[in-house]
Amino acid sequence: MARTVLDRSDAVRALAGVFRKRGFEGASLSVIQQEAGVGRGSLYHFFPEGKTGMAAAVLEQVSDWFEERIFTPLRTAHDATEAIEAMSREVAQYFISGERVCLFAAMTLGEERDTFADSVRAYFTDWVDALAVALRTGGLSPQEAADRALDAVAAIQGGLILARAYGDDAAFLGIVARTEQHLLGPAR
Amino acid sequence: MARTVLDRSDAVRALAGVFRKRGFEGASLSVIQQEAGVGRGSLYHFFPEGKTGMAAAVLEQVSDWFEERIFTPLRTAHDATEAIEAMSREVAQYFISGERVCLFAAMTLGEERDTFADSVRAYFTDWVDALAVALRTGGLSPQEAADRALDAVAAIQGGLILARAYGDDAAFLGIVARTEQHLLGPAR
DNA sequence: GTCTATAAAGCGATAGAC
DNA sequence: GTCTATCGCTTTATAGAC
Repeated sequence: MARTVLDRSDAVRALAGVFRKRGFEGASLSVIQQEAGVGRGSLYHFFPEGKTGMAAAVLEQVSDWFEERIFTPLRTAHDATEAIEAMSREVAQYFISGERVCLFAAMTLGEERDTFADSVRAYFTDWVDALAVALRTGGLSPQEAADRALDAVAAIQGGLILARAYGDDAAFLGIVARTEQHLLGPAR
Repeated sequence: MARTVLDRSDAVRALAGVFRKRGFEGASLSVIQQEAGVGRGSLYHFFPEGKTGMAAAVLEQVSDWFEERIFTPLRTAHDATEAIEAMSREVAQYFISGERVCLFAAMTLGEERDTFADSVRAYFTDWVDALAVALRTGGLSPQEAADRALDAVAAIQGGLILARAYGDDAAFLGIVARTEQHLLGPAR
């Protein structure tokens, strides 16, 4: 009988995959046990708050990833164009290799909506605000930067829905590419 | 004891509200019974296929609504500008008065993804294609029309996610307005 | 067409051995 | 830190009276 000893971050990584694939309510403890290869005992040892704690840990890990790879680079960029191109690249790769699911967006539907409402709002405002900072660095007015940032995040999120609906990434990649062009386009 | 006799379309309407508010898996039979005011007996009388049949009926009703109010007008428009303005108006009103949820988009997440994959794909391709027809009528090239149509549907869907995340409609309405401007903008 | 009672299965969570 | 057995509850679905 195989018996593997994990640490918490291994468990979080495995959980993220299951939640993305099955959704929060679709990922039952039995399913998690099988697909993530983490037993009930370990799960409740690492996450005493139960399934809600598991979701919170996964969301926090996603949030940290975006903060490090997307938001901070956007906020601190000297070259706005380069930072925005990097965002497109990173985001496309991240979502395509992650079942085309944004877990924060998924949390705006379903039962645990209220539980995670604050962190969901923070994720999206952080993204939009960081992108707006980069656009202002690139010479756009505050209003134009805020509008384009909001539109871009919406386009990416909507693109993910279409990617799942169509069962392929072509439409999503086209949307990301044109969104980048729109972000980098001349001020009006 | 109040006892109300309904027909099937009354039940479908009531179900749609519950599914939008609680999600498919969040809407348990007990919840549906209470919030929709339709008893278990009636539910299984109208929908012998059970909960899956209830969801299918709701999706079909939504699909019919879009076909009549959005897709057909776009396809048959003589004045493309007018048809696109009408789409913006109708769509904004529809989603704001419907918990900011697109049930077809919701079906791209969760357990019953596969069950409704075909009708979900059809909904989005019908929308994108109908919008592209209107844009070609308005003088755009087929490629430009297809791209703008796809971007617009993605923007609206992403806008709904942001509306739910922010808990208000301002961002969504801004996105819809700017999407309309982009659709009506000059050919490049 | 609607009601209530109930069956069978699955759920999240816990206890206690190892 | 991991395991298994089990509790108590809810789930979808059905049966049968009205």
